[in-house]
Amino acid sequence: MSQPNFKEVLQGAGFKATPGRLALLELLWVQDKPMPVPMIEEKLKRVLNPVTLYRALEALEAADIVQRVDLQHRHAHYEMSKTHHHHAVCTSCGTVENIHSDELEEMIQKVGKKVSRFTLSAHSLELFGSCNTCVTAA
Amino acid sequence: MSQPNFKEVLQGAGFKATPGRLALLELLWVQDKPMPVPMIEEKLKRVLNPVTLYRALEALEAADIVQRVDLQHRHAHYEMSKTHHHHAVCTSCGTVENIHSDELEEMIQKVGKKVSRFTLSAHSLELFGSCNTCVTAA
DNA sequence: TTGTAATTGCAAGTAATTTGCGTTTGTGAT
DNA sequence: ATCACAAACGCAAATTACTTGCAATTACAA
Repeated sequence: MSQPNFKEVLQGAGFKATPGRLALLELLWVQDKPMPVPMIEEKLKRVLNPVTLYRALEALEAADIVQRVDLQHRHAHYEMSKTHHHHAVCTSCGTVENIHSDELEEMIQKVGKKVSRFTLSAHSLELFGSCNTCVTAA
Repeated sequence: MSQPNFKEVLQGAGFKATPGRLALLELLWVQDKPMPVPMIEEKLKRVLNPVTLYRALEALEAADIVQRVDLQHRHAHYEMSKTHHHHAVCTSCGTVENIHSDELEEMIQKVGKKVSRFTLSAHSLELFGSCNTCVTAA
């Protein structure tokens, strides 16, 4: 997928296309992995103050332009909302691989339907383990 | 399953059976759902100071007596370590249902094996949606 | 009963995130 | 172009969740 026009994305959702927000979307796009908020903060400190960053993430998440991801760290991660997928996280170095499986998605929907008195609208699946590099190093 | 002898559980893992820890295990046992730390804190404030609670949770998690669960809230949740399972969380009222499916577990293992250069050791799956009560109320 | 390491609680500290508020800026209307 | 106004901004301060240092206490094995 080629890089979207972020100005249009923002305006289409009723937001102003400010330099900070454009830089944020650009950053999340090129990263293509969930990024911890403090890292985003560090990378964007020239264009966006932390408070504004938090407010932007909140607004953009509500508009489903970005997504919050919980990777069992002390801080939240965010990534662009693209096609639905999951993550394989190395618990020693923190590296993340995006993963996807249609079979798995079907199974999750099926399990969700079996839960009584419950309407499934979203789910999160994170795999935790060790990447090759860390296993070898240990 | 009937309530275990928590004193034995603690001592068996090399811990002292202190009143605070016994109360903590008792509470998590009867709750049978992931509990947010601040709520545990509130319920146990008579027997366990917050600092001690955090230290107890850390120690008991390392010994796999309790488990930390991330439910996309600002705070961690903990539950007793019993048979592996997942959760269906109502995003409006926070109610949690425990869920389990062998088929699903197999599928997750299978997907995990397909991730290159990665050894799967754990995973978390949370379903988010609305419980009947909240759908009706809305 | 007693020694000792495990556990505790207070006081203080830190990291992530939020709120209040006055100022600036993007954008649609003139 | 420029104006008007809500959206977005940034500073300062507050809050929440959680951690650390250390001296006092306590469970429990000997």
